[in-house]
Amino acid sequence: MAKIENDFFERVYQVVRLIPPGRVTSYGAIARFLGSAQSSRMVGYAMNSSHAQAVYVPAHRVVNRKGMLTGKHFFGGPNTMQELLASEGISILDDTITNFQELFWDPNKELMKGFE
DNA sequence: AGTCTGACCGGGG
DNA sequence: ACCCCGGCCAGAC
Repeated sequence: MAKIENDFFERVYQVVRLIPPGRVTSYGAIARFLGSAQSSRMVGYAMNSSHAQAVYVPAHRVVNRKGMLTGKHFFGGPNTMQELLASEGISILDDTITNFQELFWDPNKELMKGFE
């Protein structure tokens, strides 16, 4: 039987949970960290099922490479995602994170840095 | 079991 | 700098 850690979706969730509040990352960055740089679409698809997870997944901290809140419509309300990010001190303009580059949290850098 | 789709990305026009 | 198109992977019908 497949281990939970081996499931692609579950690995995505684990990475997303590691994103510090007030920081964001992109689907592609997570996909690359998992070894499938070309599976960025799967990361977004995994977020679609993130609501069903027992452990909370801060999916609002994941945006596309442009810093746009492409998945905002998949949250409870039309502006739920933006409000969640705003509550963490992130400023958004026109569904796009203004200082995206500064707040960008790259798992390939942050996690590998502390990796033994 | 085959087909389609998707909260994307990168490159080319 | 903007828009469009192909690719890639796993789940849903």
